[in-house]
Amino acid sequence: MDLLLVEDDAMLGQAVELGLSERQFNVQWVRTGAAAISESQRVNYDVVVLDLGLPDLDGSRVLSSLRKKGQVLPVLVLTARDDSAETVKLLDLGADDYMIKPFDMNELAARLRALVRRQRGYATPEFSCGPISLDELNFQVLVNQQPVNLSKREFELLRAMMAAPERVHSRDKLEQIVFRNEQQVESNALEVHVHNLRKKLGNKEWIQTIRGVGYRLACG
Amino acid sequence: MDLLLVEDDAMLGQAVELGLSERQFNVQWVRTGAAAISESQRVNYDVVVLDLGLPDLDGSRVLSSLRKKGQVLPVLVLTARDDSAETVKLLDLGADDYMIKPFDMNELAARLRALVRRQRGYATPEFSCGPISLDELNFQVLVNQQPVNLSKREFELLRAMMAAPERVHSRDKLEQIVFRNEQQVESNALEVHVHNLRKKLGNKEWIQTIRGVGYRLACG
DNA sequence: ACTGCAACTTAAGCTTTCCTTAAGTCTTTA
DNA sequence: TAAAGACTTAAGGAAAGCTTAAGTTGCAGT
Repeated sequence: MDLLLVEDDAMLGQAVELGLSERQFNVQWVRTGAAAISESQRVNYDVVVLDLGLPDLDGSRVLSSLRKKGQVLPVLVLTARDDSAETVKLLDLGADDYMIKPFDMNELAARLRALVRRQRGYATPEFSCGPISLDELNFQVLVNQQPVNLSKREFELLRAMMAAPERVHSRDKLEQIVFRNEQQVESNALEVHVHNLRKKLGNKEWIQTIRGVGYRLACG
Repeated sequence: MDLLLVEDDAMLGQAVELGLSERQFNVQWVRTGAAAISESQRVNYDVVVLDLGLPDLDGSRVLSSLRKKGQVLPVLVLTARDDSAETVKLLDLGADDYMIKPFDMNELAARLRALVRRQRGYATPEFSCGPISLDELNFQVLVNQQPVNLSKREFELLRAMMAAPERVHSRDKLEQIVFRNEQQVESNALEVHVHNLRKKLGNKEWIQTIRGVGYRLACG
């Protein structure tokens, strides 16, 4: 799987390159937006990881250049916690996914594989965890083959956790994901969504609470 | 592994430099906050050890300067026993770990390695000691492959001891770690936590009491 | 634009878990 | 064997999370 990594920070770049190589991605790493654009014209990549805050070009310029070729190349954006305005702009511009730094390498790899599979039009469920499977493309969740109707927030919550099951997802991170740029929520909205999600999934054990920290998805 | 040590005290600096060098870290030692900032821009370090109480800049200034580049460089703060307010501030600002002076060099090295591994997104860093393994990132403890549910205090206690097994941890130090900045405890809370921890681990021998001094973790 | 429905947020009260304290017991050491 | 230190247990209270319900928002269909 050919991947183009656009990252100016040496340390992070190295970490991502190594981490993804170990996970069977064929990584090409460039440091600048300009290089990304020319590189993407030279080779047909399966997917792009684009860090915001490049020195030469801003992310949206890079993204629209990538898109200009008429390509439907999936792009995942790496973003700092407080870059939400820029992130939203990029998603509007057609980025396919994003992750907030610092992130978990397994989760990044899972999401990238999902993007590529989606791109190739496979119908297979993209994430699964025990009896739960989540089809990102069709916005559908099955539990034991039975469809379950989730709202948007519930879906995003589950999706975030299914990208890395068995791991703890901090309240903080989940709030970032679920509420994106919307005004900071200082209430228990997250808890309410978790509650509703548990109810709809039909098994309260699957989403474990790590007191003072966050939640973990643990199924079978 | 490239490490930036920010320490103004000559004696302590020398000790840390030597201790970490012996343990395969490549140490660069600077004495001032200003030097730390410029040095971190010159070279890409894997991790930073930052002492509070620098003569020129306060720790939080240094830390936010380090972070400003959007770097996710892990930072461990060295702190005096009575600096808890400042310590909390730094952790809020994004420091990744801290240790109270005086500290044990093996433990410092263990924590630094864990930070770097975590940063690189490898399999989550684990401390292990005999049949006990502790996954710091996922707040999970296994004893003989079986998960054990610990409260936050119990977890911190075990974590502190597992960073340096077979070594005596003074009551004093453990209290600092477990109770952080919270109002000084003048009772036997530590003993109660140790007791509960022993019970949950299922083997009372693993945490040995060193009468008049503290505790030692000794497993297999 | 209006209406109705679904989803979302907020707030309040409830439940659970956890922490500290304190008192009594046991163990070690001088 | 007395004194000091450590252990055990239980109770009260605090913190975190859960649940429910009401009010608001936003969207779809008319």
